[in-house]
Amino acid sequence: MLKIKEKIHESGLKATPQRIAIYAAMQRLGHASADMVVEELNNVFPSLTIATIYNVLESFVEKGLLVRRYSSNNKMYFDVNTYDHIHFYDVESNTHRDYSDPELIRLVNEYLGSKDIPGFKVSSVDIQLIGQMA
Amino acid sequence: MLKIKEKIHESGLKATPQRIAIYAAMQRLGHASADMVVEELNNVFPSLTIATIYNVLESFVEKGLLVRRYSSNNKMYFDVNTYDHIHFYDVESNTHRDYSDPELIRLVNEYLGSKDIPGFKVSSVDIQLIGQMA
DNA sequence: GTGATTGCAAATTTTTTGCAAGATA
DNA sequence: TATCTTGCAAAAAATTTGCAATCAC
Repeated sequence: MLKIKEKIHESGLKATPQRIAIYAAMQRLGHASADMVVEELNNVFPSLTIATIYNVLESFVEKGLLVRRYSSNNKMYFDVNTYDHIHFYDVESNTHRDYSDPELIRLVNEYLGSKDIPGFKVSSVDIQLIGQMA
Repeated sequence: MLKIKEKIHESGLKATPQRIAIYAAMQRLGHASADMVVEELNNVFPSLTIATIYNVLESFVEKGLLVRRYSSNNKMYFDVNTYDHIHFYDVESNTHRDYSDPELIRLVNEYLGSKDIPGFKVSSVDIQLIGQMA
């Protein structure tokens, strides 16, 4: 758990027990919404309320410890993996799954690098494979 | 407006004035959330309530007249263009913009076609360029 | 000690639901 | 006419906010 404490500290946030627990939960869950984190932690850390979870997740995003994910339902999802990767998005269950394919990312970035997209300042490319768990 | 009426009818839904107005609003807006449709129509069609808008948008998605879009805030967005295309997503304003690039789509589909993704049944590929309006 | 953070409660925003009245095919 | 659809109101779901008490550095 030392690593988490350091990670949070390095980001400029105070390493409170709540933040450490939330980050650890995100590591276990990978991709999660606020209520999934509550559920994951309410046995271990029952004092943690949904409001705090939202505040902590938001501050983690601001500091780059998490990234937001894109969904088609009305919920916000967060991803503990901040490196460049592809997602599989199950529209039935609204779940996200990592799909590591550096070659595809390289392919797309190479293609886009050669293009000039007028009016846009592209900061990242998000590729989601939409479908269902087979 | 004849075309819209036909389109709705062909999908198996009754072509009510409300549905025609909502579809027309979506055509003007391109990508929109329910409240954007309300705002677009509340001068022309003030009796339309948000509940009806949600019901209509949802039934349009079921019938394939609209597709859902992916966002990182807590709102549902809809897209009137159901053909395969790429999006630019502005994370500041949560707005979507079409970016037509058939070559990139072909490139990605070709690459994925050659891959076997175990455990997934991929129905579509969603590519979003994340960034800000320049 | 001091400023940042948490927890609580309440408010806001977004989406869904139940049902009676009305409209479409 | 029979069924589908709308509009209203209320409920549910998801997120945000204000503030006093508490904690990390």
